[in-house]
Amino acid sequence: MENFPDIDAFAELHPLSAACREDFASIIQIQSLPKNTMLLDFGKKATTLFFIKKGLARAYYNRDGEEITYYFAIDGQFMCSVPSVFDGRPSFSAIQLIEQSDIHCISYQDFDDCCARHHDLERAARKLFSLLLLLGLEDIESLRFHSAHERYLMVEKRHPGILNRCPLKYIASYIGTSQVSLSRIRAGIQ
Amino acid sequence: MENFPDIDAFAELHPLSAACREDFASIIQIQSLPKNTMLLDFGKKATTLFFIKKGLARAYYNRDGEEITYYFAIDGQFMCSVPSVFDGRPSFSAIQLIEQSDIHCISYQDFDDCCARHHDLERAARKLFSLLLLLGLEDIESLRFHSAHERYLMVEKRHPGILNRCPLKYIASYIGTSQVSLSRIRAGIQ
DNA sequence: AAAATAAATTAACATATGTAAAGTGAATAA
DNA sequence: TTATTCACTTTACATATGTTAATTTATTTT
Repeated sequence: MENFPDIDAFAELHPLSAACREDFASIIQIQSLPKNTMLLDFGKKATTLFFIKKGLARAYYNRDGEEITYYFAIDGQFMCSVPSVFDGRPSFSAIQLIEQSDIHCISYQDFDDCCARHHDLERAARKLFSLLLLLGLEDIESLRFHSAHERYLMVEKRHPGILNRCPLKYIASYIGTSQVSLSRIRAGIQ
Repeated sequence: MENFPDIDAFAELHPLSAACREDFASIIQIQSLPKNTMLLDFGKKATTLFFIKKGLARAYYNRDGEEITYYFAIDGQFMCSVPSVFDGRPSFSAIQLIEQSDIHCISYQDFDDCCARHHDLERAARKLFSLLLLLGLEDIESLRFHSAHERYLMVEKRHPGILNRCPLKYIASYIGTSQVSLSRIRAGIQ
């Protein structure tokens, strides 16, 4: 889920030919966007894979009028609305930049087409999705295994620097607790 | 994660050539195994993808001496230790049959090789893993979104028939609560 | 069928966590 | 700079959930 492979990282999963690299590079769009930019709104169909090259973004949804942040991408990590991109459903979540960010955007359609043209990229992509699955399951595991307190301590490891760059209320919902409980957790640490 | 594509279901994700289907069919092993059979033990490296054609299996791990069931596969669903198969790590979880089952086994190595020989299978597999990722994320979402009560009601939908075929203590840990709380939940429903 | 084991429920109690509200501090906008 | 908004913490209270233990029910085993 994180450390989204740029071309080189893709190539680490499976070697890519020069032709494939060139083709792949041509479908990447680079953008620099200000704080609070919405990369995806609720209900829209997501069509784009984002790579937060430098910056911070969150994905969140609404539960009874309350925002639940369920995913962060920081400095080099990957971000997309998986259910929407891969299943064509309207997105139940929104994606927002928490700070000014430099991002790489890839149309999923372009990516899919590129995979069809290059078996080596298809293979790297399959391995990538195995990896994303793995990381996704670690998230589940984390929710089951660990207390809110433990997860708080883990956030910084998985997203280095985030605690100083992100409102704690986002962190609170991310680790599955209330902002009040998070304050209690933090008070107990010092 | 569930409804593991047999060959036909793979083909639904992307058309497969006759040669590919034949090749794929040759790597599937069919077995009939008794209740309580361990498909995978703790600490072993998992090398096999399982498809529970008819029957019931669970994956579980140990937390402070307590068994936590985190995954079920019933009648036609897929089962494997993702972190171990895709990352080569010793498995932190074990897989056990809850009842006598007919299962299809595929060596991941064979599968990987078969993908290398057939771009169409590779493509279907990539789409499969996108789908598994999707379902995995729904699991996360379910843990965040829903109360133990709601998740109890959902188990039967996702795993039709399971409540009459599986000890409730497994269900309790699966939905992230204690057996006592599950009893209270059930008592409150009638 | 009887005995033994395992599973499920119930009760009693302690505790963690959520909610609501008030207060403090920091950041942003006018 | 001042005013306004937002972020964070703290308190008080209610409640849901876990733990332990006792009891009932179901399932295996001999």
